[in-house]
Amino acid sequence: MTINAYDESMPESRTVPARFPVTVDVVALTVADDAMNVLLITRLLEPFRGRLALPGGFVLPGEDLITAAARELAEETGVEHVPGHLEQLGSYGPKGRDPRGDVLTVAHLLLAPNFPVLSAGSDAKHAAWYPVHQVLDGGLRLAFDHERILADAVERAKSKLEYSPLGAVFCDKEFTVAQLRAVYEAVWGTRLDPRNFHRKATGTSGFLEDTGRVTTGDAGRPAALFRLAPAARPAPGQPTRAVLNPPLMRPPP
Amino acid sequence: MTINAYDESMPESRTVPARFPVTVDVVALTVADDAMNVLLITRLLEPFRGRLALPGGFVLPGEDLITAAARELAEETGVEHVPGHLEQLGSYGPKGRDPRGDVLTVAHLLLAPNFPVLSAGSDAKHAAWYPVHQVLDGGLRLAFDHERILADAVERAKSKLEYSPLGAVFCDKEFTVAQLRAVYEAVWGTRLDPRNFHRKATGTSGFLEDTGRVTTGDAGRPAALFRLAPAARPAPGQPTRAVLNPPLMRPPP
DNA sequence: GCAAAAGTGTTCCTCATACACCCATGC
DNA sequence: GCATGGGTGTATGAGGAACACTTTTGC
Repeated sequence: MTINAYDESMPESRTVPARFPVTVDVVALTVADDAMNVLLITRLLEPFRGRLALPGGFVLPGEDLITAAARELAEETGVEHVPGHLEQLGSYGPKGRDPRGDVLTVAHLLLAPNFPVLSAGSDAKHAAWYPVHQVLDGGLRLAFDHERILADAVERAKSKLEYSPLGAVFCDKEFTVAQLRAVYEAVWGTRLDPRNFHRKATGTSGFLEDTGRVTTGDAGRPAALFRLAPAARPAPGQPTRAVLNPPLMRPPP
Repeated sequence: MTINAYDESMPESRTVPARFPVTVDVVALTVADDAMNVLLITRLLEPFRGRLALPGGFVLPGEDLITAAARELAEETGVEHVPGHLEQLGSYGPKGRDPRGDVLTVAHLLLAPNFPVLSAGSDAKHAAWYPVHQVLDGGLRLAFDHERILADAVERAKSKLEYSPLGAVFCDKEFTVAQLRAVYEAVWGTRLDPRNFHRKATGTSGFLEDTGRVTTGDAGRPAALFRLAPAARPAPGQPTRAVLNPPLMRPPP
């Protein structure tokens, strides 16, 4: 553990600066059953014992925030590598969000395809996917201020789809235009014209890359399979470039 | 000071969680002399003694982040109230950004009209405005990772102008369309057609409100004075609504 | 053949761009 | 008058919205 020298030399103040426990929380979003889902764990200890909460935990000394978020996600879901796009969402606190005292949390946003989580029972915490609307509209209450963090995360996800290629990170490695459209419809809660969406998605240079393969076995004409173009692939934890120019507009409610 | 109970009861871990000093930094941006300027202080103590740095300081127990940012801004510049729009930018660290140890900082972004800062000499720190390009393009080096934070803040400011009414917070209470346009030109580093900008700005409902008064004394025809419409006025610290729909597009470089 | 989904073409309309032109002041 | 900046009108073109139509599969 790194020893800080603040207790001896204080440049900004004459008193010793306060120290706070710092946690990272991860809002993992995916699209399943035509709806946005969020990964939640069941708390087994106080406070908020029995309540659902976002996965997360304390930052360790000598650790970066994004690293801590990836580590906590791995520990609580069993995934070995970050399965999608992980970025920082924002910080909350430290005042008044934990009954035990001042705790600062740095929330992160993970956009990923529907990945299987650790089976319940193999660990102290049950992790599972829940439809987002059950939390934000239904009466499902979360621990701490996690409902507010989730609401902010959902709003961020919605706006990200407009100007960044991140809609594709909800899909598998290879996907059809219809599957990609289903993601946008689920996240925005609207219907999009299949024909216009197809033209916009395939016509945006640097967004989709044709694999040459097609689907088979489904009803109707086979669909071409695409993957995210290399230029649009998000670097881990780093800012996403806006390749959708002009943006894919979200229709007004 | 609030006493945390983590040392006795540890729900997420068997060891005592690490505690970190947490600072808030403020990237105060304004437009002056047709360029974006940033408020910097001169460090009088180690580390980085003599270097320029963003204003900021330690979060106090029982304090919120946005409150701490406003307090530090007030302490280091002498302004009594927040002179513009203040929002959270993002968190950095805690690893490897302070030679003395792990310090987490939560950076904030202030967009404000050019306000006078505390005169040097009356306080331990000199605060003054510096052109942003002197830091990002010129060789002016900042303390800690403040150059990176400034770069992120500038990028955020640029994109904010596209879809939010925040360009107006760089202006005074009442301003002309030409003054507003000068803000956009300074932030984006481009020239905008005065006629088309005028139509777009005045034609966007819920953005500008005509005061009925006009300028006088300048060369040319008097210009109408506007203020930011109530619907577009940003709530302190809270998300800004996108009233510019479709957005004011930033022309390609 | 028929249903279903993929994909293309076409029309209409909004809006960004470019720029000609007029308006109201200082000098 | 003339220069200067404020503000309006208008033609052009790119692109979004809506939808008719063709293509290719499963049954």
